[in-house]
Amino acid sequence: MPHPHIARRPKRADGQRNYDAILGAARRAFERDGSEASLEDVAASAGVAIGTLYRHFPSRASLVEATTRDGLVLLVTRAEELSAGDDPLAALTAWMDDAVRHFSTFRGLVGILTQSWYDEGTPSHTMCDAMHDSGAELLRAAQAAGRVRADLTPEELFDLLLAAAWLRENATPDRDGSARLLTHALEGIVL
Amino acid sequence: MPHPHIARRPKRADGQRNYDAILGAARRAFERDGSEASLEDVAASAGVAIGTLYRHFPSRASLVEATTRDGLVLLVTRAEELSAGDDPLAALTAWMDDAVRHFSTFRGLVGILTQSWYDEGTPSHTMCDAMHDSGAELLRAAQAAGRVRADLTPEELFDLLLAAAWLRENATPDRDGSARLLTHALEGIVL
DNA sequence: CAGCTAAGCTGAGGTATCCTCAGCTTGTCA
DNA sequence: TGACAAGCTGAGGATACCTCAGCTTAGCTG
Repeated sequence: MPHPHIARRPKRADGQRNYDAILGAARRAFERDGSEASLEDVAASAGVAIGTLYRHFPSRASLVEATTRDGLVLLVTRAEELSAGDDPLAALTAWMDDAVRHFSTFRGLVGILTQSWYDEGTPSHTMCDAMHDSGAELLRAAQAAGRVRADLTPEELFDLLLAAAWLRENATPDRDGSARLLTHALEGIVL
Repeated sequence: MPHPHIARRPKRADGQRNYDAILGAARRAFERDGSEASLEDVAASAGVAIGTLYRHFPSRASLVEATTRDGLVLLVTRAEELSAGDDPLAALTAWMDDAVRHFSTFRGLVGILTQSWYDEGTPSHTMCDAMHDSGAELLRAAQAAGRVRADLTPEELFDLLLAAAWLRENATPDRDGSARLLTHALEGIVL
């Protein structure tokens, strides 16, 4: 199995400069055009030749993932903070909220993260895994406190997370149904 | 406002033949490669020049929508059938199930239908609207029977539908969480 | 059945984006 | 200061998009 490429900060000073410039340009481009933004544009905005972009990020997915890595880390630490509180259900829902927001920072992100999710050996699979564990832990706590039905699996929780993020990503700003979706899943619809 | 193009069956016999051949080829291609399948491939499979494809379907969306129009119509009639039964809640959930299946017949479909949804004046906006009404009617009936919380709006129901379809579309066949998502939204998670 | 005409078809070609790689430039370290 | 590997460049082949000028033909009309 060829080792999956994980973009890491290069050693030489000029390499780092370019790496950062590309990442910045990519963030701006993705936020504007979604994850399908032109990579040649990104390279140009970063003031770098297209080959340099591909040197640092051999695939579109690796670039997308690099732009969101910080956010994933943040979610892990956030989970730790939240689990220190004394209301496990509130902690869980607050975290889900943050996660949904992060997973929908630009169009197309959820789809890519979902792939990383399922496909072992994707650039940010490890990171996703860590985040998965954080969420699962919050869920376990809420279940232990008897606040959440015991038969809910982490997978089901994450499906809910992904679905809500997709909804948010595809909504017009004024018409974001993700919060409602979460509420309904939590409280139920049937009387 | 330029009138939105609605692909309709052309008049001449050769035109109809080609229209149908393209539609068939497109169905096969979309099912295999998702909604981003190469239109040049589609044209080739249909035994037709690329210009002919564009003559009949001026945009990718119009082709995608044409391939699924029948299904949408089916959903409308299905709603009528179901509403004849005597269990409004069962009718609603059965219909949601069908709708989710239809909306996820190939990768990328939900996204396109969601656009048609929001953007007035899209090829199949009218059809979507009809379907929307069918679903809303089923919902109203279930609410009237006191089986569904009265504050649930049709929009929220459709968000749930879209989200579930997206989940199904993006899952590996063995890992389809859409049914669970629906169940959870219906029954709730919190104890 | 011949002739006309508009509906319909064709496919070359301009544009955009992807991604690679051979060769050049430059940071770093001794 | 010299050597060399890390890094950069950008031309170019491949693919797909979409258009449009010119050709073909279905179907009508007398």
